[in-house]
Amino acid sequence: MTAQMADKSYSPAASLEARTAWMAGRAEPLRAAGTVIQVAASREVFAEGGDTDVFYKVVSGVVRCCKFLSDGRRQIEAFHVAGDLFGFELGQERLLSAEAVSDCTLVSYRRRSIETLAQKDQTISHQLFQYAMQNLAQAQDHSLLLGRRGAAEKVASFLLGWAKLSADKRVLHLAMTRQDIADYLGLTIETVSRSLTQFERDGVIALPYSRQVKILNIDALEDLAA
Amino acid sequence: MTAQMADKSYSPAASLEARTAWMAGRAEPLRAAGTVIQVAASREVFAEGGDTDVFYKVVSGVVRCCKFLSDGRRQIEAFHVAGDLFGFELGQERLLSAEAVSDCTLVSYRRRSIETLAQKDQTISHQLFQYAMQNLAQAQDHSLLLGRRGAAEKVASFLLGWAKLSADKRVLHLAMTRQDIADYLGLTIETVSRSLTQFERDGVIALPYSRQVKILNIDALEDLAA
DNA sequence: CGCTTAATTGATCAGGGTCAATCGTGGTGG
DNA sequence: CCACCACGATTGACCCTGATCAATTAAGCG
Repeated sequence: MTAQMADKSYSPAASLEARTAWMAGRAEPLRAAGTVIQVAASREVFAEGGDTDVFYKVVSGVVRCCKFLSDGRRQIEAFHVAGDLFGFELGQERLLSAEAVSDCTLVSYRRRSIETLAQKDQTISHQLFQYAMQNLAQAQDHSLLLGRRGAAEKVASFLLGWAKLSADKRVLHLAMTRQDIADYLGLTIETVSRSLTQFERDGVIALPYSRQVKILNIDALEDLAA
Repeated sequence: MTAQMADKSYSPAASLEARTAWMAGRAEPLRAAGTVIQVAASREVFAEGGDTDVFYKVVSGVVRCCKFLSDGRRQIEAFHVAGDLFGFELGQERLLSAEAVSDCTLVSYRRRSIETLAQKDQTISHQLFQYAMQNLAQAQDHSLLLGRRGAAEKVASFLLGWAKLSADKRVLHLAMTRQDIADYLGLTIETVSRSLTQFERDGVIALPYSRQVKILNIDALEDLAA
């Protein structure tokens, strides 16, 4: 099931991370040990219940990690962008599934190998710990969003959060569909759409294309995010 | 602000953890380094924005960790019971606040000391890593609950989750108020109350006292949790 | 150019929130 | 000992946000 369009050994120089030094530096010590793979948009990287023998780092593209209820309802836990680790789990079985939102270049690492390395190299275990704690902090923020914010607040928060991950903080390119956004925010596509058009009517954003958002009034957007 | 009713050096033998071997064993290597404190019900242990120089383990009682929005809306991220670590954070400022739900006995650890110990003792860093990953998994489950489940499903899930933490899986003693449950589930007290009385009418639970829940039909409850 | 999938928009509905009254319980003091 | 009070919980009436259902428009793509 794991979509692998290419599979070759990883040369550090091949990485084209255009992120901040902090971001880019986060997983440095892992670099040498991985294998590059390509995953086409909407292909599955791994599935809930699968084996946890490998984990990944995003080189380029966007990945969504999500959970499903038995009846198909989906909750997207996080979108991962260049520099992010994902898919590391302690148990034997995966608790999340991961899919490529856009065409992605990933590096995969064998968990056993990294854990062996981590025994010796404290920087590696430290990276993984940072990874866990950052994801935890993000998941907790997300809970606040899901549990206590209204629809407009959710959408505004999402735009601001995505802006922080974007190179250009004023013109956002949404890699994901409205359905993805809805499943991330615990809403429906219709409500996401209506919130966006409302923001547009209010002059807070512009929507030249459905996947492009220009932030016209960031203060107003921050107010909307409450 | 940090409520400390007692403060003496910690004797490992004093701990009365009545939990599973796995739970009790989780934080063993930390034992020697802590200081016991007592916190009265509804007192704050630490506040959002505070210093992260100490973290805690619950010896007895229940602690809630939560976040607030500027207008006072609250989201409880987790309830912590005997054996759980809480309050460990990487940054300088706390992202969560913590309060005693019931009278609590806690052990506090200086973060710096533990981090120094962790440099040498791999089991300690391993404990902390486990702590982070478990909390992460729990937070992600919580997101699914908050984002995609209906009111009755939320309440049913909560009861089942609390049952797993309780000694007697059939007769639950709720340490927390309806408001706490509501803020944990992203609901209101009224909706929590209505769901419980509905479960009672349906013969799924009994409510002899408002803080005591007898699970009469656990299969039905599991079905309700979807 | 036509087909398919994504997104928007509108009309209606319902789940859960809000407001308000009542009940229950436990603590306090006359 | 019991009346009173305070606080938590329950219950009811009503409302509103966001979901659902449905139709239309827009955007990719072979």
